[in-house]
Amino acid sequence: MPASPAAPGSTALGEPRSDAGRRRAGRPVGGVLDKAGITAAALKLIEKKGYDGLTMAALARSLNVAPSALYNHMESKRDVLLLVEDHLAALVDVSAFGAEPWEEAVRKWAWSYRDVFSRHTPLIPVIAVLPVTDAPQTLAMYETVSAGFRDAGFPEERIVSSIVALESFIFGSAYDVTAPADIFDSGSMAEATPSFTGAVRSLAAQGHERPADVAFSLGLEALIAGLGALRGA
Amino acid sequence: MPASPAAPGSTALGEPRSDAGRRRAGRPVGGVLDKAGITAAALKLIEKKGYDGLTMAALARSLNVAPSALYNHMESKRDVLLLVEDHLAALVDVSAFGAEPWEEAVRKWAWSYRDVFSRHTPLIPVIAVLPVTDAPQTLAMYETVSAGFRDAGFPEERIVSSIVALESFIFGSAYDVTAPADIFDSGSMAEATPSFTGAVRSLAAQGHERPADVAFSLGLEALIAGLGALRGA
DNA sequence: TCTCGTAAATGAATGGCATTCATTTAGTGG
DNA sequence: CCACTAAATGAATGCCATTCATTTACGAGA
Repeated sequence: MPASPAAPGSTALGEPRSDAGRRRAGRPVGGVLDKAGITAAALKLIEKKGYDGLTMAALARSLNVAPSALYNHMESKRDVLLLVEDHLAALVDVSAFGAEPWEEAVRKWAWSYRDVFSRHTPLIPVIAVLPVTDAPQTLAMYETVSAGFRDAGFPEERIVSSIVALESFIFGSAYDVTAPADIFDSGSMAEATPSFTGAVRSLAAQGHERPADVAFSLGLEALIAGLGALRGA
Repeated sequence: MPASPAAPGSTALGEPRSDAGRRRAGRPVGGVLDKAGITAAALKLIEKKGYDGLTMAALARSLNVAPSALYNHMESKRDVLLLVEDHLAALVDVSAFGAEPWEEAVRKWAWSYRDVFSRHTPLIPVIAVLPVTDAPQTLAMYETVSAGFRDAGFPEERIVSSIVALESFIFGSAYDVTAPADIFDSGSMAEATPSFTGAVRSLAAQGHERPADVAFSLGLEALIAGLGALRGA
């Protein structure tokens, strides 16, 4: 474990090569550029500037290092995204599996999963195609969830498909959270689309603060009920 | 229903024909650079080179035009993607609404929707945040589907949320189709994740040709059953 | 104590990208 | 025939990820 948490301040790299006198500075400061350090810097950058601000140059700058230095530790920017993804996977709440009934455990897991990634939707295309081998925390999440399904009485050959179905719904719903409020405004086509326009108005009249939550709850409860019926079959 | 199958494809697309002496002089060739022409060229490019090959430069080249010329017709590359998205929306099969029972109509719509966009996953982040105003064919799809839900007895204020829930599942599942076969290979962590590894093996032993279809079917049937129960409530 | 191998950092390319802009072109309506 | 305007041009601009030859500094072995 090389990484001490922060301890970055002292270094001030970027020494000119000549001037051999004060060589204190250029040395490999323990662990700022290891995976934990890169992940932490990337997360801080994302938080402050969003995913558009997450460039290799900006990441390097936040680590007081030249952009090319990052490539001694990562093969590509995708690796940085993987690191971030795996970090986030550890934030998903799986604690209810083994402690509460299956339905409630799935419910808590799904809401938590959606909430975490709704703030990181640019990662979704990455996750969806990500071999779990490269993401230990993500794999750990799957293990806990799988065990929960098995213990709830799911036939083994249906467990993965059920989880995938839930995950697909969760990823799609994460996008939904970020959609603008007026996404369903049919504008000038309103008269040409009476059923849809009416349905949109009728939903709006309900005055929900977060319409995305209504759809998510509706779909999630349907999935829990439908998938739950597979137990013991 | 405005959902006519194809766009007004009247204009001959940007075939590489004008190679004759008129290198100079961008005379306004009638309609090659209108929305239909741009859409057709973009689709052809995507088909041949994938979304990585869809650059403004390549698109312009396939239309025998300078890249900057595109900006007389579109504000940004995003507009090109919107055009493509809306074209694809017209390919989604909504014909069963009004002709078959609600369950079967939803089933056909959902499979078709997923199949179309599983070949165009880079559009998903665009669609998910796309105001429908800018996409008439997409809006037409929503109108048909909404009418189908209304006629099936759904309370008006639940229609949009139900569609959104289904769509979220569809988008997530579209990614799933593109995932590599070995995505769940837990590699060196296999012994540390017995439940998950066992579940993966057990699914693999079933020998499904398209595992993504199993998960999609499972989730879709659960959603149809769960959402269907809202009718008349 | 010296020397050398190596891991890690440097900065200067490279090539690709979307987008902008001043300018030019060619049809069209008066 | 002229003026207006829509549309095309190509030469920037600025940003980006990534590569590479070179340099630096530490530590292991002599």
